[in-house]
Amino acid sequence: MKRRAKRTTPAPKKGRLKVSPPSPSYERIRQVVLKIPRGRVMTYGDVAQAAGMPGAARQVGYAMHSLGKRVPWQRVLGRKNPRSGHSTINDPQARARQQQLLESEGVRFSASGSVDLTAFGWVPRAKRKK
DNA sequence: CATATGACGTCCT
DNA sequence: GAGGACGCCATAT
Repeated sequence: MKRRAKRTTPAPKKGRLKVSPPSPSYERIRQVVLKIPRGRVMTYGDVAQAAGMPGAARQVGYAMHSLGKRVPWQRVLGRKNPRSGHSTINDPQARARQQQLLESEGVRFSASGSVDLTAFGWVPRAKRKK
C-alpha cells in the first residue's frame, strides 16, 4: 500500500490569481459536515477520512474552528465522548444544550451521555449501512 | 524552513 | 464501560 504519500499540503494549484484560500482541506471538511443529514452524527475521524485526511481527525476539528459557526459541528462528535466543541468543554451548559439539540433531531444518548454511533453514526455513501 | 499548537483517535488501566 | 496518557497529521506562527 502507499501509506501516506505526501499528504502534506496538497499544494493549491496557482492557476492565475490565488485568492488566498483558507486551505482546500477546510472547504472539503465543511462540505462533509454539511452533508451530514439531520438526526445523524459523525465522528471526527470519519469526517477526516471522508475529507481525504485519514488519521487527521484533530485537524478536522481545528479546521472547523476556523470555519466558525457556519458549520453544524453539533452533529460532529468524538468517538468516545460527545465532547464536541472546545468551548463546549469549558461550558458544560453548552454541552447539555447540544445534547438536547441532537435529541431534538432524534439522536439517542446513552445513560452516561454518550451517543450510540452504532445506530446514529453516519457514514459516507461508500459504506452506507442502510 | 522548523517549532508549537490542537474542536481527536487508539491503547492501556 | 469509563477515564487517562501517548501519538498522528495539518495548520498556524
